[in-house]
Amino acid sequence: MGPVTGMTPDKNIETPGAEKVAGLSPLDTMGSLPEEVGADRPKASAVDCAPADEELTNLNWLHESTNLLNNFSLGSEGLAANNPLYDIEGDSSPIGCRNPEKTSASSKPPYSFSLLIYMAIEHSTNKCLPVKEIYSWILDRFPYFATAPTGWKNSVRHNLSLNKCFRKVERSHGKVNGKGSLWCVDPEYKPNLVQALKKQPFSAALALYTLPASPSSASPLSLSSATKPTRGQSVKDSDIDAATAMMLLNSSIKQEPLDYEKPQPLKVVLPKKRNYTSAFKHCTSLTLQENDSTVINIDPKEDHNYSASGTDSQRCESRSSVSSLSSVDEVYEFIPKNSRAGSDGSEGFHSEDETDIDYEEDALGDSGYASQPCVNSTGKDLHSKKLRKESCQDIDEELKEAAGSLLHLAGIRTCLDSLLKTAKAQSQKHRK
DNA sequence: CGCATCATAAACAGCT
DNA sequence: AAGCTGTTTATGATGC
Repeated sequence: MGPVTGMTPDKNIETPGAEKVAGLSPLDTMGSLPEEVGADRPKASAVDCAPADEELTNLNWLHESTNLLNNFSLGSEGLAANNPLYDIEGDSSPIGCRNPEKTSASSKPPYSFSLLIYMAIEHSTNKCLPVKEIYSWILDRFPYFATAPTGWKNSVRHNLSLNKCFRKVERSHGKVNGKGSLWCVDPEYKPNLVQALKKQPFSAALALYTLPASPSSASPLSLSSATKPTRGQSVKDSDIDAATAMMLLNSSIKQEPLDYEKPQPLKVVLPKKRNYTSAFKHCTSLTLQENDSTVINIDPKEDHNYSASGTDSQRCESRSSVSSLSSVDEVYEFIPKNSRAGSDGSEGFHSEDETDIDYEEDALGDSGYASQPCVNSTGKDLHSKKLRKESCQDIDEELKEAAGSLLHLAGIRTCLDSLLKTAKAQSQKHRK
């Protein structure tokens, strides 16, 4: 994302005044849009950051402070001063998630349009958004665009259109909510975006951080599992991994769906895109977990592309070995299904036909924490019990590491004792 | 210097 | 007709 952070500072200076009509047009011309957006996000109350500080020393905060975190990431109603989300731009982060560049609300966000779009889409209930909502989300999160030249919308559309990471889906019930299609993140390319996101400052992850509505989905169990790529692989991929995991876990959490976000069959518009994003051009074709089992062929010829991450090798790596956190889907692999039940996200792309067998036999599940409790407790021999015990010990260690990473990222001193208590309690629970 | 990535601008067609 | 959406092309900036 090199060019992103340092892009055209001079143009920022040239940014027209706030009175520029064109820059305000998005909000002005979107009719009921702001209200719709508001429905998507709980009204941001003035987030009291102090409690967050205290709570952050305890992992329980991660899944008990629902309201806090909902406000933490979902607020948008011009509460830049109080909403930590806006601290992405500012310097008053309560938990140390400062943007090193200290960009202000009037300066350009250090994220590429691809990431902005990705964040917007991932933040949506259905993981699909019309362009207008993408505009709106970006505007809410980055007030810079409210006064920026209108060209940014063109750039957004340009990105959507040319970036393979994004795919257009038709609205199933006609175009009830206006013209245009819905845009989703192609799960095939999600790892790219995640990779790119991981390269962003920690605040990038926090920008999406919302707390799962269901505590279980954010329990240390799932957290630990989510941060655990595979058996034998260290959790220490990076601290960012943990943060990304949380972000991704979170991104699957649903709020009150908008009309267009309500669960509905989504038709993937194929084919699409041509250039930009030669992601995985060295990789073989991969099958999407789509209802229609659409197969996406990555044309090796499609090189000159936009992409959200680094080199092709990185992309391939992200696809093959960054399985730890490369997508919400993958994180979901570690979450008990009943925890997923409440989530309605990604209908467009994620198979709803996943069987329990698939889930339990999943290679990742084999090493995943969540799958452990699913093992029939008829443990036939001591060996299996021993293995399970070792597994629990591993889990404890993973919990410590994952939580430590998270807290480290947050710039908060870990409270390992508390963590251990929580972790062990969880472990005991699952042992039972 | 070449390449890749990304931003930006613009033209255009189709649709509402 | 106007505005929005989506596609496409072109160009320049930046980083490696």
